[in-house]
Amino acid sequence: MCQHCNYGNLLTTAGLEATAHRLHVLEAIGDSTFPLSAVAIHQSVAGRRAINRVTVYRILDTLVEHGVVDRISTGGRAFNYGLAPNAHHQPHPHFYCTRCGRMCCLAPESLNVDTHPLWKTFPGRIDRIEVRVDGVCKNCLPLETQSRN
Amino acid sequence: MCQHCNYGNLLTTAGLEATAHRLHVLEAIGDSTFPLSAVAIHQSVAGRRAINRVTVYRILDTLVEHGVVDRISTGGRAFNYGLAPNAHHQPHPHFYCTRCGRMCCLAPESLNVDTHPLWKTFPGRIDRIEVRVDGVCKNCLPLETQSRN
DNA sequence: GCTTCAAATGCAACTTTATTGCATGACCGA
DNA sequence: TCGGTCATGCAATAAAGTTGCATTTGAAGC
Repeated sequence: MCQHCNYGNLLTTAGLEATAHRLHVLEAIGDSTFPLSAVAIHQSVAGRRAINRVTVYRILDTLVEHGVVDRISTGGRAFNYGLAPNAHHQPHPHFYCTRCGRMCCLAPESLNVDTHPLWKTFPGRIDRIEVRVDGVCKNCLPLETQSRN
Repeated sequence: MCQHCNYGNLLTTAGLEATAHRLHVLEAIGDSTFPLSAVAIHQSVAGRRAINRVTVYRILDTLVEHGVVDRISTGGRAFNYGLAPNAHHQPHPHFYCTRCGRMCCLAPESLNVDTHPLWKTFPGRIDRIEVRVDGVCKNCLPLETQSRN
């Protein structure tokens, strides 16, 4: 739950019309402590008010394009979505459990990434850096050990 | 082109039968200086000898499972594949151009990632860390600037 | 050299996730 | 009140990967 972000402001600051659907999508993402899949976002928003899943995809695309939301790769085929770094949120790595498919946020300082050499040497334009840790979460570890025996 | 890797050895060391198709897939990946999509791998191998695209996917799955090849997320929906870190290859970040879709390898030292804090604190199991830089490559930058004007 | 068997491969079909095309609705400004 | 633009709904489509089943291939044993 982010209590610092005013989602309406985030939208208008990004030059976007703050429609009800958009607000609900942003709230679903912002109120979650971990990135969500498009399906989970759709389920969350649809629980409050009917919305077409195509609309969810369109809204997510728009929010990503305008830098309000980050589209995060998982080890699978679906993307997850989280609030993009802003004044209240630092960029941070994510952990993706290859067993249960859940993704969580890692503290920024848990993986120190020094990007200075890259900025000095890279001839193109850098837009964002995604750091993802794949493994097995602590909930799945016991099951993982079990299934190997 | 990696001249240090004996692909047949890589396969047998991983406990896999070194079939002709698997060798060709591994050669396609190992001979490339950048990660390849499944389609590109299929095209490369099919240029030498007919192979079904389902077989390419199956071989890639097997190679990933056995730690011979890395499945790398792109910003898009397709995965790219590169040799997994081994005695001759350090783990390294990748750059993905959001304009042309090409991915290239970055020098390990261009992005220093300090994972010590994570290893100390993370309660689950860490299998791999993927670092991807998204942006616009130097070839696309002029076009990108043009299309904005 | 033949037989057997298990794994690899081919093929058609399917699934998952996301996207597109077109129509309609909603809202705002004149 | 009307017109226009953007947002949204719906059906259909596309891209990428997976599954089920049959066949092929290659190695081992006799």
